[in-house]
Amino acid sequence: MNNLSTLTKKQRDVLRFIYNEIKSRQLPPSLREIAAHFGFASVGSVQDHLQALVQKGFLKITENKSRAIEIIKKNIFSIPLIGTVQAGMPTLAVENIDEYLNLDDMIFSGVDIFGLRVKGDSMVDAGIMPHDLVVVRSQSVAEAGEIVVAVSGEEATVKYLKKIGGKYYLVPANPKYNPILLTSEFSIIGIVLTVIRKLGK
Amino acid sequence: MNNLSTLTKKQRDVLRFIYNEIKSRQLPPSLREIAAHFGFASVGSVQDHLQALVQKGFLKITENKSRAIEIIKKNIFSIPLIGTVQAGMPTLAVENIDEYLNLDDMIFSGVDIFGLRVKGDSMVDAGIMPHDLVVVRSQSVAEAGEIVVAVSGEEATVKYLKKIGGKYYLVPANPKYNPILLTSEFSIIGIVLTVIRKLGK
DNA sequence: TTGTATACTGTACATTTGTACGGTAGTATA
DNA sequence: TATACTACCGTACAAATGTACAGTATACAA
Repeated sequence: MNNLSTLTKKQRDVLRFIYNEIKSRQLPPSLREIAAHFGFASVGSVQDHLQALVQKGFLKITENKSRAIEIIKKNIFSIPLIGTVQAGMPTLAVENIDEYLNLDDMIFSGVDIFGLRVKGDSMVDAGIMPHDLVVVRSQSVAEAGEIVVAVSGEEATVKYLKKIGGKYYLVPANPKYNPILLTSEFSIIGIVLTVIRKLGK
Repeated sequence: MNNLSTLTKKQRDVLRFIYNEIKSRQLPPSLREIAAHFGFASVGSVQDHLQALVQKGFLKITENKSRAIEIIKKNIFSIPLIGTVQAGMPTLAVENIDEYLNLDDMIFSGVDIFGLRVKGDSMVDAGIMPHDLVVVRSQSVAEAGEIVVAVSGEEATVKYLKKIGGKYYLVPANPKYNPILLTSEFSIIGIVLTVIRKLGK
């Protein structure tokens, strides 16, 4: 699967510029606008970069149409939405993606973001209900107090990370369940940034 | 404040087409593409419509730039975000808007959508926490079981609508609070479609 | 060494596109 | 009746834009 690392720095800059223009002005740039932004004296330079970006699968350009530069989001921009929290993380990234959730900000920040469908009621007291969608930022460390996604084997769960008596625990926000001591068999894969729930028709 | 009713049907159609093109293809249409879509034999027809849409405040067009048609969203597309639920609805729509929340879908459906910042803990058991953002569809009727926004005087609250013994009640999802009989002093102004909570930095 | 990718300059040309006119017709409003 | 707005057609032109081709230079891998 494509990712930004196959691009040179310059190509990434050009892609970022195109992306920003589309986002902020709702209007893809013309070749000469791109050239002007980077200080190129020639449109040929832009042509080269665009050709590379097309070839590497990041752009689609329609012939003979002004500004018809399309960013192929699947390869870079989208947040893979995993079916349920149960899905084991190691396999998630590649196969279990069944939907795409677009969060257009924080894209070129370099961080990895993904969505997760919550299963189970272990976090209801924190307002995270079954079937809610949580947006998760991938990171292997977290601070006490944050809501984290932790994986053990094939199982992933959403819990509070808390420090009790010098030790770290995964704490459910539901008195029905007990805190779990954070051992080496768990790995924290990210923290919850946003909770989204759809109710209406 | 502008709204779609100041437009003729044709102008609305043109605006909708432009909007859809931008949304679906990320590329505003050229004049001739618009003409082709509507079967106009002349670009002059398109010029007339665009001129009207600009004059009425729905579009902004940059001169001498291809496809530089910008939709002025404030006037049509955005969801006004009200500061807190406490704000009385009658005044909300005009003055108390302090932010705009973009939900790009369901725009031309004609329904009115707005965002509301939740204050208070009366719905925590339904996973709606203080400071959550709820997206509300304006409607004056609702069905039992739905989460509604009800206004009484200057006060607005989010509650379950339930039918108990033939009568309707506004029911908090928190045992700390009691159900409220739905009398004529309340009016239901909408139902909650989505709950959004931002956690991460 | 040869080939290939990157990263540019420069020029010429065809197409796309926006713009500026002028004209016709229907309808609603003053 | 006059005026204005809507809703089209048609034409001509200049500017914006995409495209094609040729060239230079560097770095890196086969």
